[in-house]
Amino acid sequence: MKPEAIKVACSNCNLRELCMPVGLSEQELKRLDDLVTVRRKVKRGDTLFTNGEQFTSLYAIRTGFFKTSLATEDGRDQVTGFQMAGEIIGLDGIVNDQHSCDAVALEDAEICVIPFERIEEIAREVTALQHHVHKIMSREIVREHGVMLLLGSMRAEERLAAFLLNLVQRLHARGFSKSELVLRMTREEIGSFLGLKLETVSRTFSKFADEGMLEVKQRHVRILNTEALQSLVNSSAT
Amino acid sequence: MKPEAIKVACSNCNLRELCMPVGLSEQELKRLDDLVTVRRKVKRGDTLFTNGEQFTSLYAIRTGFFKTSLATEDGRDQVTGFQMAGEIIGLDGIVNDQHSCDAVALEDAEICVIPFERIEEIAREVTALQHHVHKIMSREIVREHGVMLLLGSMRAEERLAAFLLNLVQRLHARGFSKSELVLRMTREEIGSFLGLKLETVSRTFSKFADEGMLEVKQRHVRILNTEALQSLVNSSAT
DNA sequence: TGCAAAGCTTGATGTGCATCAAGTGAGCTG
DNA sequence: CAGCTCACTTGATGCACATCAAGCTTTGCA
Repeated sequence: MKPEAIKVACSNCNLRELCMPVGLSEQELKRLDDLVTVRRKVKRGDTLFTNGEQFTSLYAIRTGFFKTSLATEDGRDQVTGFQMAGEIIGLDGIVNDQHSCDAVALEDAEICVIPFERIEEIAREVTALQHHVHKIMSREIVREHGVMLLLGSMRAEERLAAFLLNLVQRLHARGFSKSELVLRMTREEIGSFLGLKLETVSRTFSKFADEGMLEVKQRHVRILNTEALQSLVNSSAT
Repeated sequence: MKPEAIKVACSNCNLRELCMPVGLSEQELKRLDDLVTVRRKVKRGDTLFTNGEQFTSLYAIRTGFFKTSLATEDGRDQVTGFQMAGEIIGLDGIVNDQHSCDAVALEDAEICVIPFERIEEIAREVTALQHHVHKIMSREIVREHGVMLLLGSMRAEERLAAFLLNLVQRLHARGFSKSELVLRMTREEIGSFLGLKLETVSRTFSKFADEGMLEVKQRHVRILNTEALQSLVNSSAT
């Protein structure tokens, strides 16, 4: 692992407003630069951390795409989320000082390693960072509430529609198209996340395409009718 | 609302080790006592907070039992969790300064109001509290991962078994029986939490009773065979 | 470049849970 | 304590999604 030539610094990172607090003073910004010591590259298919591994750091995704998943001894496997640039992963490890899920890169990625001890140290001095950490964790809790709603009360079409809308919305916030996206995960991984089998995911894609709501070519998806997808999500039968 | 006669103080609360950090110095303990200013009673059926309401405080449950649930305009309703004495609720409100779910008392309850600003203030000085807050939030994230696994990959029997085992385990940690419990929620609320209909919950209770694993009399449940329940949870077909 | 493996699609069939429906028991209230 | 309501149980039926299976496409490696 070669040392990075470019200086690792949050203050001039173009993703800063996604993963770090905004509106800091010059001085506070400098403190923030002490947070990240190392950048790491993770190849597609490699794990960033695994269940049971000692927790030391949170990770900010600079480039690439991850999934987090929970595997049980008896062979169950649940994808708990997909994460993209600017998002923070590893929060699950704080409670027991060890990670409780696996994080796997779905494409070659680069991440910033943020030692959690350092976060706590600086958060004591920079209240904006303290707020930020709390908000990030709360956001994750709220996100998971949404997933519980999806898994607990939606039908297959509604789940896939909600999933796609969530993805494009996040991609759009990163400057990508509102209507076109490339899926980084397999049908099986989508299915695992949505509580469906891969065949059902595939069929539902085909159905959406037949109805003119999507254009689907393997992992390339173009959304032709956002409103239709949206109204699917918002209109439960029960 | 009559003023409380007894002094509100974490330092001599018998639930402290459940909801507050342990191993504090005398001085730190005193700082903690500034956290809680008010206790509040909540009658059965009343809400502690509701979706959209301004967030100001976290709440520590002293007595009683709550559910948190997410309702959407289109009539979906998902119970996201059940909370008992010693547990903290309201974490969902931090990210947007307003609550994003409803908290309803399922039996008469008493809660400690902990202004979040005060938590942040004291956490900057008392690192044990800072750690504690982070761990509580992380624990909630991990708990929700478990629920996602349940909703995404378990069958009805597995879900109910996991639910019951989780409940008794938490009750046991509070000094109650390992094998006997009184459900504070309806079949419908259990169903909502588990992603099942109330009829399915009822049938599954009956099935467990027929098989000699449980004794069920309305909301009184006695677990006769913990191992059988456990092995149900641990043995997926797929 | 050619072959194997992985990922995806589509069809046929099966099943677990939802839905619809009716009846029972417990708890509350006038 | 009579009568109502709410929670629960149980049965009959239906459907959404899982499962099983076969063939196709893309990717990656020798």
